[in-house]
Amino acid sequence: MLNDRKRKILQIIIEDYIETAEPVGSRTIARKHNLGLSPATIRNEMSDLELLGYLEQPHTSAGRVPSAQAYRLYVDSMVDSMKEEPGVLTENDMALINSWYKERIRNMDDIFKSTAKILSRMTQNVSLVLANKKSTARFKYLKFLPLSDTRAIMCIVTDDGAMDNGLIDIPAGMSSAELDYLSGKMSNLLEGRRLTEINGDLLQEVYSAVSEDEVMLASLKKAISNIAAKNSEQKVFLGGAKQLLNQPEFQDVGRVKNLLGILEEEKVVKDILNAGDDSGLKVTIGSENKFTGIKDCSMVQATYRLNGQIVGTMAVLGPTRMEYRKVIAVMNYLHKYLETILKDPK
Amino acid sequence: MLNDRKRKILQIIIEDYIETAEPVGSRTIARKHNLGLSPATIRNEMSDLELLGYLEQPHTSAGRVPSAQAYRLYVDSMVDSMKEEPGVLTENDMALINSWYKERIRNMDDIFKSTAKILSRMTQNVSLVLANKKSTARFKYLKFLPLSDTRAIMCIVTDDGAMDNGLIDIPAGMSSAELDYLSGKMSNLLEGRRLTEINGDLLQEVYSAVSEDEVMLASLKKAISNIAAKNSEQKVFLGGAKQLLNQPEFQDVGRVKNLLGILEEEKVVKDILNAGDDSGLKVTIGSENKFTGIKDCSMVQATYRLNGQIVGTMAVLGPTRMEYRKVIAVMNYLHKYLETILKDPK
DNA sequence: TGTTAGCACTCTGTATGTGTGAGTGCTAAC
DNA sequence: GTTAGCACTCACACATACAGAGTGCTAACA
Repeated sequence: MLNDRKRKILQIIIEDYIETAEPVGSRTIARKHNLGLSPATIRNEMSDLELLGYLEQPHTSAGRVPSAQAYRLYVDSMVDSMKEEPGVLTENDMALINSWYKERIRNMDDIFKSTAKILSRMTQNVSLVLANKKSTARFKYLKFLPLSDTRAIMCIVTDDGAMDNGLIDIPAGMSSAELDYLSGKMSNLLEGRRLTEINGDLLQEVYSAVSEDEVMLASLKKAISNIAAKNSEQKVFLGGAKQLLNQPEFQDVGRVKNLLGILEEEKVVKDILNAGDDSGLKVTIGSENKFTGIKDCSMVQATYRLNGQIVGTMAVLGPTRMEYRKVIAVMNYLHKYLETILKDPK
Repeated sequence: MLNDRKRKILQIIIEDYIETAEPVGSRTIARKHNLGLSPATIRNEMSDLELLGYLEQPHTSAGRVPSAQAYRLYVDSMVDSMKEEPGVLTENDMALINSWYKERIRNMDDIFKSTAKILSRMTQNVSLVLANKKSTARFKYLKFLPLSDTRAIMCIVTDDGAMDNGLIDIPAGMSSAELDYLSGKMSNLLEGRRLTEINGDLLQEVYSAVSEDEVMLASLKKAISNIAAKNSEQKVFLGGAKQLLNQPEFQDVGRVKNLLGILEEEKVVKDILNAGDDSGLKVTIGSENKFTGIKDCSMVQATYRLNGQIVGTMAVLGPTRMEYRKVIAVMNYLHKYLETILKDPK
């Protein structure tokens, strides 16, 4: 519905505004870009674009600023074409990312932490990374490791090779052999269950088949529910709140406070990240955001998976005047990179 | 060296300035406080106080502002008298703190997290909490839990009842009994050692007494060094960066950026917190801080211990114009409260 | 000798006015 | 359909004026 010339002019305005954060005027466009058009003509086109809802005027005699609708068009026309190309990422950028990861990966947490840092550094915006915990893991077996006369450590091994443990009370005088017998029996009865299934009732049932000690049962229940809770917990990693302050739209302290308040509430951040559906890359612009407090921001979000299962979500949050091109390029690259790493964490 | 009247006037100026963040003038003092003195007299005293280094003038015709030296005097005379009293904490405050902790303690991390949150909420400043890991724990025994034909989980139990684990490769076809034999032998040889002592060489020595498989040895080394690293790692919890923006001294975005930059660098925060000696409550005012970037801030810091050993450090960081009285009261209270909780984490 | 009233002086913050520059919309000519 | 010209608008920068709060100094007072 937009002819080529309008489209071209709109793109110039968007990119100019993204770069300078200043309203763009017709003269500026004519001067900077060799369109073969006079400012007056451009003015007419801009007037049309404003009527169509793509441009806004802060006040009568300022240049014009892209509307959310304009960004939407801009992003949509870009995302598809960028699916397979590295986009604007330079070799240098990619090398930087690679080495960054290489240096500091010791465990999963490090991966997420590094991702948050890289994202914010490369995009000059706030980054949010949500790590899901594998709540679908299945119980494999458990083992008691004696600690003292009345205490032992319960180790639970799941089928994904992970391990959790908790402290439990045992009847005084119980021998190591007895503990092994107990754990063997219980393991048999629980094998294959999801951790989340193993609630108090099931545990009671299984336990009463092998022992009667109430104290031990109670501590078992507590330890396992703790482990289950820990396993279904999501963890949030943030990066680059500082970068925000470099953006002209956040020179206003009130706005910074607002956003910082949101970022500090872990629960809110989780809600925001969980709200994104899980279909590849998603860009939410301005008031498209459902959460009050970030309605004047844009967010680019991607979900990464391992064997079809969602492992986490990463997002970049910043002003609507965001370098979408760069952000999307970085996200695409990280997305691929992460799914490779996660598949084989060496 | 200061007579009572000077001392009194200085205190009034400090507290007034802490409350209003505005330079305090002689008239204001005379009006607000019934000292029985005219502004002129107060002016004379203030002039003296300035000469003595306790007051500063932003410019000729402004009121006066306390110097770092003044805060020093103020804090010193306060800390001692507050050791045993609840200070300015209301019953309400204390009840709030208690319930806050009660609600969300599941593990150690939660304790630290809550502490950071409470500190920042109650003091309206940034809070930093450093959690030490027990690096002095001694090895008790280890155990291998088979996972697959070629992999097992190594569990290490230490004398403080904690447990760590890591994934290791085992020779294909090794039986469970063989693994038990191996772990029993190694446990005997390593018992009583500090985790940090168990380096590659020692491990090689111990291991070669029981087996020859190189692959397993390599993965053992790696797993144990990972565990040792994790155990000596310190963890940082922050809270209330948002609160800073409520302080008039942080209306300047540049200053916020500066501080935020520091807080985002985990390493720097660790350095700052580790620098504090371990003697109870410590207040560092302005340029007393050795770290560039917080030289215009004050910090109140306390170290908490369990059985004589340092478990962590908590601190409140804010402008030199800080509500020392309140901050110190909160810290004192939390300090006592935490040491109780830590002793018996129920 | 310590305290105070009076006064001139200084400096900041706010309000007000003016000029400049960038931008627009409209009209008329090409 | 495009463009030159022109009047108009508005934000911003700058200067000037002014009120308010505070100071230091001096001289008078108890």
